[in-house]
Amino acid sequence: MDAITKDLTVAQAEAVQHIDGPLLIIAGPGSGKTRVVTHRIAHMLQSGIRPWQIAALTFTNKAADEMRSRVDLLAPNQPVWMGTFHRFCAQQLRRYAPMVGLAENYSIYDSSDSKSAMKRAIAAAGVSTSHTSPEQITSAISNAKNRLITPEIMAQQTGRAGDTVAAKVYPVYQQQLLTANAVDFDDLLFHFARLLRENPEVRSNLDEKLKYIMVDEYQDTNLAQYAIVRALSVDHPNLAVTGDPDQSVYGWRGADLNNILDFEKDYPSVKTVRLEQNYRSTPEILRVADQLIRHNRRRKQKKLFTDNPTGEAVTLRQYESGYKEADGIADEIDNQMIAGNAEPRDFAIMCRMNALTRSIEHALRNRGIPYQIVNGLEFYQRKEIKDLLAYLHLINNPRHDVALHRVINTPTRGIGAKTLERIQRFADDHRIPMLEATRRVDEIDSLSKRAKTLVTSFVRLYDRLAVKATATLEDMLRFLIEEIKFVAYLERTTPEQQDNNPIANVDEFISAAVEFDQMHPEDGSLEAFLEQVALVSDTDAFEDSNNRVTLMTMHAAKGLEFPRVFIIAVEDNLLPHRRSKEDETQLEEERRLLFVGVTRAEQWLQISYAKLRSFRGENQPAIPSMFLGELPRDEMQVVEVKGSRNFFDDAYDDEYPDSWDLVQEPAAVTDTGPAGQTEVADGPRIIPMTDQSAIPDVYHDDVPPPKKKKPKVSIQAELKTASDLLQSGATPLGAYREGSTVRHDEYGEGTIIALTGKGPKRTAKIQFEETEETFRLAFAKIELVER
DNA sequence: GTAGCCTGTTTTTTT
DNA sequence: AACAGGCTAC
Repeated sequence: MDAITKDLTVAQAEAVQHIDGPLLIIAGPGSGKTRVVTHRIAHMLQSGIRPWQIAALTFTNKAADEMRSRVDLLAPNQPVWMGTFHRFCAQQLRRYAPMVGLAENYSIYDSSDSKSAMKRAIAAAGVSTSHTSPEQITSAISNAKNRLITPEIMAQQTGRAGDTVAAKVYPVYQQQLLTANAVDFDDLLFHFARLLRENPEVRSNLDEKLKYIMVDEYQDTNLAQYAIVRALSVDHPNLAVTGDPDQSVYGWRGADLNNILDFEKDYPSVKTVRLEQNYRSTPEILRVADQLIRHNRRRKQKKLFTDNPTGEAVTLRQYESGYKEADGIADEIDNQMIAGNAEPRDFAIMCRMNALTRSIEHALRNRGIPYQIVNGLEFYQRKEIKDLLAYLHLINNPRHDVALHRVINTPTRGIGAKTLERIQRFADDHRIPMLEATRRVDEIDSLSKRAKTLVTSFVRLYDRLAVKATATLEDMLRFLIEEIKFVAYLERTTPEQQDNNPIANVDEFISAAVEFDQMHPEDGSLEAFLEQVALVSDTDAFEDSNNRVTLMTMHAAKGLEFPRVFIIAVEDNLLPHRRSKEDETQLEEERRLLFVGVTRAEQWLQISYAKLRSFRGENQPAIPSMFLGELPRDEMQVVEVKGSRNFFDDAYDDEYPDSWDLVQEPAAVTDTGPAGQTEVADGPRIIPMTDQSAIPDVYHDDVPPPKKKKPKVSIQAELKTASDLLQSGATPLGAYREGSTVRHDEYGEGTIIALTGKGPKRTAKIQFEETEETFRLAFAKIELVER
């Protein structure tokens, strides 16, 4: 036992000490997987393996950064390659670009670049999109690439009608990418996998160089990634993969669970280590996770257990509406912080889709609770930033057609759609990039004299900019902004809204460039900068150094952990998502997604759903998710809004009716009982939670529901908003004055020494005997002591 | 050719 | 609600 293995469990040490030969680590949530991986790298280095012989592949930059910093603690400054699959491929492709038909300075299209390229490819291919959509075509082509299917093969395959159209667009799109010297995200994997397959000497060289390959989240690999990893582990099959089939949530991106399930078949000599003990969560949380995931059929049974001390019961809470949910959660966070044992960074709020963070965001902002959204509006997706990036892209790669399209008339310089169309035609006819076509503008007869002049002056501008290609990013950017009068352009085109400030964003962008310059002082770093920007996601922007509440999707939350977690909007059509309900496989993936969410929590967890949810602008009745019926409700704290039905009563038999109209009029149910109730065909027997002995509370949907009563809420169900408290609170806030004496259950008597803020934000600084504390009056558990 | 208005649509998840 | 694409008035 040495320093590196001494704090490990037997199973963990077993994995860490395995160096040569294939290794499969099946690691449940919170089982110390990252610890094992990082310790293993340190152990390998200690055993004399050279750092450059090791490559560790992850799916996100954040995971790679985390790994890097933890390895650094054990073995500082070792040049072990750690990074994402996409970055790995991008770097390798730089070296071998010509072998796949690219130049070394190729560009990486982000999704919006691909989208516009795809639109043009669809137009150029001349296919009818009446029975399909650009999205479907994009997705079909993406799937093909993930499965290593070339345009030629796809054309031979007989598939669905939509795929036939996609098969026609695919070669055109691919040709356009090559002309533009560009790749999309899928191409990074696709090109590299083909490169390895078609060039045995390249493959064996890399296999020889990278003797030890590690793959994190192996359950999320698709066929292209699988092919890459396998190709690099032929002569030196020292492939170590970690993963958890129960956490596979990227099937929609082509991830193939068989890669991990069949790993033992691929490598019969594999050593398999199972890490099942959970060190993260309370038994209560783990139990919820376990009960839930048991409902998946296609799964290897696995026991999840922990020795962690007992904690609080997991809460399952119903809200009247999405807004109430947001308010309730914000209040709960406030309360838990005031109670003194939590701070903003302890909380995460997770949801199925980004759009759901909006109301939460609002509620948190109202209360002045600091928060960060992982994957909100992506910085590099903002218009003004994309504009500048497009110029940089075009400077780096003059063949970047998408960039040229964006840039040629931004700021507006009189080159309109017609002109552009004619240039495009010329470019297509001659199979040359757009910029090349603009240089030969004199040959384009259809253009007016005026148009030719304008285009020529754009070309001159471009040439002035291109001179700066080797300058520092900062110089280049400042020169560019000045040259195109970008600030003036933004000023005259930005409406009077305060919300987004494009000029500030431009400044922030310059700062990012300056920072990059400092980190890459040597060569012209433009290409590296653009690659970096293309391959970072905002998931990576998550900073745990900030003391903020984190809002994120469950996808983005994978690999993270938080002391206190809220999972919101666990409702039918949201989770499971509408589009995932058709087949069992997708449904199980949705269940795994919730499983991932649940297992992020360390000490405290609330799962919630609402009766009403606003979606695309309007309020719609929401139906609780079927997954909620799969949780161990009798071990949880279940809080429902009074007057609502109890979905999880014994009568609830796993299958919910197709038309669950019942819930759509929640106000219909009163606590007076059976008024207006009739039977609903096929509906489950519904019993209000407040009175389980009542006559089944069902009614016919064409009987007008009883007039809405002010919904009464059981005491524990009541989630007071600040204004509720202000209106109904025992002590009016105005009664608190500086100098007032108050009593607090925990701190005893104290004196108010300062008062600030208004309404719900009214805050008092109170000097107690022992300490000085600051409370929001609306929430604080204090009472005024009359003197 | 451009700006601004209007209308119809909406992949959820991410490298 | 947010946005892209189309249309109209300048």
